[in-house]
Amino acid sequence: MAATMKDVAALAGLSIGTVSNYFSGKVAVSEEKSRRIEKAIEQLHYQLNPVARTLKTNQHHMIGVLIPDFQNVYVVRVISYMEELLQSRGYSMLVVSCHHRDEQQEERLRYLLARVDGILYMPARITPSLQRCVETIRQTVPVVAFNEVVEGVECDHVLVDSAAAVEKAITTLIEKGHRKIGMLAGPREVYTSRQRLAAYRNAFRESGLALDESLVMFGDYSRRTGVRQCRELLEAHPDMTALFSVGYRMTLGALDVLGTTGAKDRVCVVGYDASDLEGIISPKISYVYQPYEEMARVAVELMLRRIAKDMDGFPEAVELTARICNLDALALR
Amino acid sequence: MAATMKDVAALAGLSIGTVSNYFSGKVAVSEEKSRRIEKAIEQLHYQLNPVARTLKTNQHHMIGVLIPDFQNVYVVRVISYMEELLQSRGYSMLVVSCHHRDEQQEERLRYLLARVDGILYMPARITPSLQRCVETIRQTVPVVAFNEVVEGVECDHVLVDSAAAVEKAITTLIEKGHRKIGMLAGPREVYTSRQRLAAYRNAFRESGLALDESLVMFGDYSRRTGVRQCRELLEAHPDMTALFSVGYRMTLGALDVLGTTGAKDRVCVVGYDASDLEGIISPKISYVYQPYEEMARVAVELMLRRIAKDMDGFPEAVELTARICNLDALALR
DNA sequence: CTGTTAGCGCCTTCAC
DNA sequence: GTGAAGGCGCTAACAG
Repeated sequence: MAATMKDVAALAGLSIGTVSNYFSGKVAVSEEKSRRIEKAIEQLHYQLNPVARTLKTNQHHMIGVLIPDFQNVYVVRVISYMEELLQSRGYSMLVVSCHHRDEQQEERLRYLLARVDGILYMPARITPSLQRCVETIRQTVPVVAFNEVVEGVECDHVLVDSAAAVEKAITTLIEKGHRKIGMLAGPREVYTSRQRLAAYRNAFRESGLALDESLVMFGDYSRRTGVRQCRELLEAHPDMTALFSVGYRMTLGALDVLGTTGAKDRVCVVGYDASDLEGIISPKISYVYQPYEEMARVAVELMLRRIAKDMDGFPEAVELTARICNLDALALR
Repeated sequence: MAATMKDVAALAGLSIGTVSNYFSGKVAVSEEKSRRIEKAIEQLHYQLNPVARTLKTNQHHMIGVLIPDFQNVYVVRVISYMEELLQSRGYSMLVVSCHHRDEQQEERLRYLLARVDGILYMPARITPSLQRCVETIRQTVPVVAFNEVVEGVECDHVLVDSAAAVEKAITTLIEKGHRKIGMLAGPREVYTSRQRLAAYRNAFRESGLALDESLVMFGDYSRRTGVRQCRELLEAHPDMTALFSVGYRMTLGALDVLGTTGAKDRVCVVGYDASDLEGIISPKISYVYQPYEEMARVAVELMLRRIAKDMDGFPEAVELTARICNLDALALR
């Protein structure tokens, strides 16, 4: 059994209240007694019990993070930074994933509710019931949604302006003479996905070109889907000259198909989050580089502000910008 | 303020003890009073306070996971499965990373100590002080080390038999006529890394071939290092025909260099954890596919057994086997 | 079966 | 500056 504050007090010949004061630092403790306390702590290897403290203060020093899955490089990069930042601020990160079972989000959120000081939430598919759930939860603990919108709920959001990046890429493609540009989109129901798709359509509209809707495929971010959709696209549009993919694993699937069908050399690829592939596949791939670290930083800072009861600007909607890399690889081949 | 058990009891016109019994299920509660309790719970949106419960029972229903970083696909795959398994068993996962700062391991372990029922630990560089730390900690909570050995400490281990996979790959290369086989190894100080390197040397010895030590490079698993080391190898050994890399990011770096120097077509590559690249780079890459899911399952099961005070076979050292894929891509080119 | 009670380890007044 | 005492919300005897 680990030592308690009582043990420390006894060993130091003091009362438990004084030892508590020593730790909190709010009430001064005399030099001499401090020494005695320190000696006792050392001897007993005493460590404050964070659970007991939480019960009393109602502060967990823990932030919950709910993500749709761990397969996604984007997610992992972001939570990695989050963990680092939180740690440096004295918080730890309780990650839970719904592992693609979107209907589990509510249960997971409620699970976190009783265990953390705030929830960083990357939404998957939103249902009315989930909306109510988030709405209820955010009345007890701050919720900061990231990467994706919880439609219809008043809570802080940190988003990436995907539209700008997508539009830039598609417009560039069009300028360089591409006309048949395939689109591997995300699921229809997800806000971010719709936003990216809207940007794709918009780029065509602005360029005064007609858009062939059969070039758009809706996916689920898996590699397998990437394979299937890309294959279908190539069959329906053998003259496709470029392909935009909004998720890393779908991009991997598409690259696989392009390679095996020999279409690789005549189809330009732009993929989200594909920086790992930079330099290792040819022809060179273009990709959208998202502000992973900034996303984490902004979300964590906002969360800590909310926890500190600073409600300035609530509900905030911060929008970060993504960079698009290797635009020069988009020439018609 | 959230409702407490007292509120529920009051609203249901019962004592708090009865409500507690209702939740624990250990003592039966009459049909009728159960109804009343359920109604009160609903009205108040009551939820058990896990913190108070922990204070009393000393069970956190939380497992700590300490990893060296999140950059590694291996790590992420394993913890993803761990999270899923733990969740299904009613536990959550508190992940902390030392973000490559090996000296932080002790602090992180101690941090977890007071907050979890057990620690799943993927060790980085071990020091004598860290050994003592782990030894102390495991007297309070079960520690299961995975992927890497905590030398000199009596604790459960779940490992991957890297030696077999490496030896198989190198032997195959030798059989197919390769003689100059570069090796991008991990850090010298790490057990797993030494084990893989030993297997590499062993394969040469068994084949009765002399080994040129200048073909071995020690790295830190980063892409940058992969680039640097691969470049050096190519300079020192322009006639190198194969390259073995023990980490995914190092492999990416190596592939980058092989591509830009044009050596790609004459150097066979075998990389750890590189399954993502299957089908998207040419020539085809061979890779070691580790038992990610099994690793997670075995470690979690062992942990739960230990938590349940089942000390059978302690200290256990489970060794899983890795598969090597695409051996056919190793022909001398 | 139900209610009462004594803590779990700590924080926080409030006297002294 | 220090100590005593009452709780934070829950569990686990125990008495009835």
